[in-house]
Amino acid sequence: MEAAYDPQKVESEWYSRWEAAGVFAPETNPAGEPFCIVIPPPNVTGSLHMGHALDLLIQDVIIRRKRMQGFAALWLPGTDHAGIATQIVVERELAKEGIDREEIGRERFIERVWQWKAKSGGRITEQIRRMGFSTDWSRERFTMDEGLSAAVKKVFVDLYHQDLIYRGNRIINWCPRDRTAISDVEVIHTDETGELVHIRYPFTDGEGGIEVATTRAETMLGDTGVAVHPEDPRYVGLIGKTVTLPLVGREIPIVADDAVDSSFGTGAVKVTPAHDAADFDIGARHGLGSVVILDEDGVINDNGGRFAGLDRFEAREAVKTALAEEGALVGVEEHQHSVGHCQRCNTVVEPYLSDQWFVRVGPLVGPAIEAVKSGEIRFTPKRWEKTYFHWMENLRDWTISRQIWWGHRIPAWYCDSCDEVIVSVTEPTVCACGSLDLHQDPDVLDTWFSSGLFPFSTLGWPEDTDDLDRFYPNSVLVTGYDIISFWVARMIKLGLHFTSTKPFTDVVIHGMVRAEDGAKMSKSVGNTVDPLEIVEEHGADALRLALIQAASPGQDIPYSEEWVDAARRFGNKLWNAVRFTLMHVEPGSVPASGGYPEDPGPEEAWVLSRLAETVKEFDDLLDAYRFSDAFGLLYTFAWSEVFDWFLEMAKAPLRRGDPSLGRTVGVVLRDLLKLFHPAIPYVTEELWFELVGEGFIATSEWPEPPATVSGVTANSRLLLRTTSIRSWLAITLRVSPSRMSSSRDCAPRSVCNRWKYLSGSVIRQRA
RNA sequence: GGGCGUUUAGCUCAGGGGGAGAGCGCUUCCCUGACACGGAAGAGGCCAGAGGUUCAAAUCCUCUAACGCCCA
Repeated sequence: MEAAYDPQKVESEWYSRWEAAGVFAPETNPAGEPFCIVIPPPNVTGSLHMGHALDLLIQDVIIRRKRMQGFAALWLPGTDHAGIATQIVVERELAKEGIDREEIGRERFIERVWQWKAKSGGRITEQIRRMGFSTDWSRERFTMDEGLSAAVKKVFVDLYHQDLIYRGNRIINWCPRDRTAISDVEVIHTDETGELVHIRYPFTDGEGGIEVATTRAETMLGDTGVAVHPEDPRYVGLIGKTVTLPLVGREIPIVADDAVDSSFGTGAVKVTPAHDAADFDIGARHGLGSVVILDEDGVINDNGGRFAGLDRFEAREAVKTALAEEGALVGVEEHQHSVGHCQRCNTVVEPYLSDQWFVRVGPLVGPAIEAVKSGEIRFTPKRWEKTYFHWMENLRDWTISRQIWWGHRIPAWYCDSCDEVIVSVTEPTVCACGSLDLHQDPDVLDTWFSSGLFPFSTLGWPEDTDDLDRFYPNSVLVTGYDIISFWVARMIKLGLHFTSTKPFTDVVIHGMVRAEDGAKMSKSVGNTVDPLEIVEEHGADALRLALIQAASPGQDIPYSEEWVDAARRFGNKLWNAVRFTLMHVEPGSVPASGGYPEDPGPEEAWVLSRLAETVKEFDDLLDAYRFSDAFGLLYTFAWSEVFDWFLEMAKAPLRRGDPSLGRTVGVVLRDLLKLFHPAIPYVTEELWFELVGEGFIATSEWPEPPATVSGVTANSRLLLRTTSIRSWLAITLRVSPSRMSSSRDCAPRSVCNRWKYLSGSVIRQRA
């Protein structure tokens, strides 16, 4: 063995050997109890970022340990088709060739997307391999696969016939750049300084007028009313009057509505039902009608009169100017407010009235809340349940249609001769009215609609497959808290509804990996850290150990290269501990399991008792998903007790040739490798190869050292030996024997420091 | 406005009723036969503040402050 550990050399070969040997498939433990994690599917256009690294690392640590514990452990990988993101990528490619997607048409465009996927869609899965993540690639799934698409169709059609999916003309979030509707959770709200524009709307029947305030002045072109609170003394007398809309000339009524907040602005609000969700509701209650003033690109349409053709932000300025000229502009004040942006392209989202498909979430929410309240599904840490409940209780219907081509096309057909809408898994050929002129809805479904089915669709649902039977419900779902609303909530709702059982038992929530200064990592800020670059530099094991030691339940982690460096040095330490061991035991001679001494000497008894205690504590912590604590404990045990004390204590006897002690050193090191393996699979597999020489540590048995000697007994026996050597050498120990034996668990520390001193320094001099 | 989180060693953070911890940094010594990617010895903290519960509070409760996140 080399004196220094080189991660690049060690990490180059093992993954392909694991994969070739099929060690990641549950068939490794055919008789084992099933244990299943389905990956929260990463975006196929994406590349691995620190958030993925942490999320998948936690899953890998869980699954690798379960595999070693004899479970039929399945970690099912896959990606989602990322409708909007992928479409943008391919459109950009086409643009380079001077092609517009409309030119080549839908079918050829989708062919191009598949071509792109075949060529570039594998990047993230390669990166997952490089990190050492032990997913079962033989079961890899993609949301656009045939099977998963069938599941999507069935879910849509069933929900439609259960009246849980409907088509409606509603206010949705519209991204003018992506030219599609998006759902509430895909809108990011940021606080911005804007303007509150005060406008006076004159009464139609004479003098005076009413003053309203708005942050989006251009929307006044679409106003169909003014609303005030019914009990607002300032306005009670005006209810029922009409005003004439400046610039437009439309006569619109003043109505009273409880939804109006009298304390905001002037207490009178302009009502634009086509461009504001609250206004839409007010408009509906008072029959105000709606006027859409924007087209799909966010440009004023013909309803905007002379402002037609202006972009919405240009129109905002133009409208203000025109109002000022007309004398209707009362004033403009600075105003802090929250502005919605498209999650993908950061464009300001426009509330927009349009025909879309929706999931009626109300009836699905109750069981989803109950499953968590009853403890059937458990969140770790528990406090995230509050977030989940709050989210669930305030849900609005889910907008699932997207005005793009790449995705699951909505299985709905419209008759050109009558009003019939046919929703069906198979393509209909004739309408009930006899007409053959049917056309399919051009829209596709939200990517999350298919991701939400991942826990069961990937296992074969709706077919009754063996995998579905064995591995559903899943055991654990691991995800960041930022994504609870995206998939945890939807997976639970859809899982309960369609499979009549919970999709998983444990939901493990982790934090975000942040930049070193604690700021959010973001591409636009340019403070992201590429995990693959870190892997190049320090090795996957180092990044993994650093992240898992920092992964305190549900807390954010500021990324620090120092931690990675410390983790890499631990790898070197482990490497050298094995190198030392191999100077005293034959390479490849350590048994794959067992081999604990029948009649341990004092040092052996002590280290074994500590090992047994550590394994117990370590297991308890991992069972509670306390990864940081678990690996912190193990790290300290390995370095401060095994390396610093036990190996030092063992040196002198080993030099004299103590075969039992040699075997025990090998066995203890072997168990340490096993315990560390879920976090640092590469170096432990390499060292296993040196020490044991056969099989894979990845499929070895999880250590169960015998608690044959109690810690107290072991300590006192060790103490006895120390004490006798002390008297032999007539050396005064600084620590009194009474204190050593009476203290709870720290006897080894004092004793071992002494022992190390005696065996290491003094005896060496005499020998 | 509502909810959640954070405040502990110089820095970054664990811990969570009875010993105040880790990594990095710092001081002194050591290239000793696993490892200088190392070893030994050490310095350094009224655990944000104020009340309370308790035999006992960094830890539980209440309030306050600062910072951050989520939702309206």
